[in-house]
Amino acid sequence: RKRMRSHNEEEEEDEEEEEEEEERQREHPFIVTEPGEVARGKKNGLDYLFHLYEQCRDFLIQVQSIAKNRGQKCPTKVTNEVFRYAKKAGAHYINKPKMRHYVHCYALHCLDEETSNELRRQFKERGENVGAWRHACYKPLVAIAALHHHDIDSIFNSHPRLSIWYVPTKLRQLCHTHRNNTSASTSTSTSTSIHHHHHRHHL
Amino acid sequence: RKRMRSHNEEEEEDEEEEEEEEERQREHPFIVTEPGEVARGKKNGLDYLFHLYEQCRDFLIQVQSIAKNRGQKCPTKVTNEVFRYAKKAGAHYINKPKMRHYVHCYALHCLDEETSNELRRQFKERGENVGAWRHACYKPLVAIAALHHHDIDSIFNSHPRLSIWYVPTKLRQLCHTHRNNTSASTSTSTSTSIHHHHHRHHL
DNA sequence: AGAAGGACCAGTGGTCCGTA
DNA sequence: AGAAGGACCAGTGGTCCGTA
Repeated sequence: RKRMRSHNEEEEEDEEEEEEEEERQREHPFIVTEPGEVARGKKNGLDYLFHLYEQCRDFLIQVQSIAKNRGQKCPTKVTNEVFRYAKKAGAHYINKPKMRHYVHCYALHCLDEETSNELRRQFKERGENVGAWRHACYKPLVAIAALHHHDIDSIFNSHPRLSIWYVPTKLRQLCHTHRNNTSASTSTSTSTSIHHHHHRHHL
Repeated sequence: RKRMRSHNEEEEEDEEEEEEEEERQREHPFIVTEPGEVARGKKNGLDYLFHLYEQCRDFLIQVQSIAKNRGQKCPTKVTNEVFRYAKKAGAHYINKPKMRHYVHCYALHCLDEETSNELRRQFKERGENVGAWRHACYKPLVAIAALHHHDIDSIFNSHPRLSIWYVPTKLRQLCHTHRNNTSASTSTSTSTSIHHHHHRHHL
């Protein structure tokens, strides 16, 4: 990556993204914020994080309408092409690794905003870092999936704002493992494990 | 590719595919046959061609159920993985270039079997080769698409047996070109090119 | 230490073109 | 000549790991 033009301090407390900047700063890291709370200092809050997902959706919609007008293949998901389009449109703060990293957090926000908000408040109060909050988002999602036959794909696909995002590998694995662990104590159970019995353990 | 073990004639008029064959013959070329007609000689008929698409569908369904049981991503289309699976399952006569080549012919068969059958009879009668028949399949498909706002994607996606196949590039282009040529003489016309004009058409 | 994101990589969709 | 299909290639989904 390009060298930074200096070390850290040429951009004192006022964070305006300079439109013509040629050596671009990394985005400020996220911190756990309550709903409606704006992060102070060189930090970004979680409302801003979720806003990025809405922006990606807008970019996807633009890419789709361009494709349709040209009679080309029309993406249904946020693809590399969409990330490229976002960058070209000036949204340099959007990138694929970041968006993929927090997809499941956004999913919880979409599917159960009450639970999501409560989790944010708890983790903020405890002073947890973003990584801990992010990790904690998996559990309520697995619980939601369990109510829908552990079918996380259909949950994503049924939600208009979520359906444009790929289901994260780890979330899918967690739902699957939970299904297998649960099925042992269920009457309809063991038929699922007779044949292809691949536990992908983790966590 | 591997050398053939001899030139052509070690497999006289009786075509049984040898299960253990190590040097595999190419499939016999297709000829234009009427519905129900079996090709004679070292040829394959069009009912057989369409049957290959049904076989691919069966392989896809198997791949899907394996993926679901393992909690993995579940393909909705006939992907490379499905072709690999088909080969592993012994269906060496199925390959991607061939299936992609004739997708639109199969599409016409699915969407308007009467028209498809009539076209086959005509081209057989005229003694046309497979390439000519294949080419002729585009036109009725474009006409069908025109009845559905030229949205060939939604036509494919609405049909249970067709939805697993990617829309061929050339068919999509033809539908798009036809839309543009047609819109000039339509009253609602030019608005389609003004801005982002999201037609979400569908059957 | 915790976190953002450039950049890599295995396997994809797409189809060309050497082969028969 | 007409046609079947191995094999290639640009751009994908996925995420690691050198960076700050």
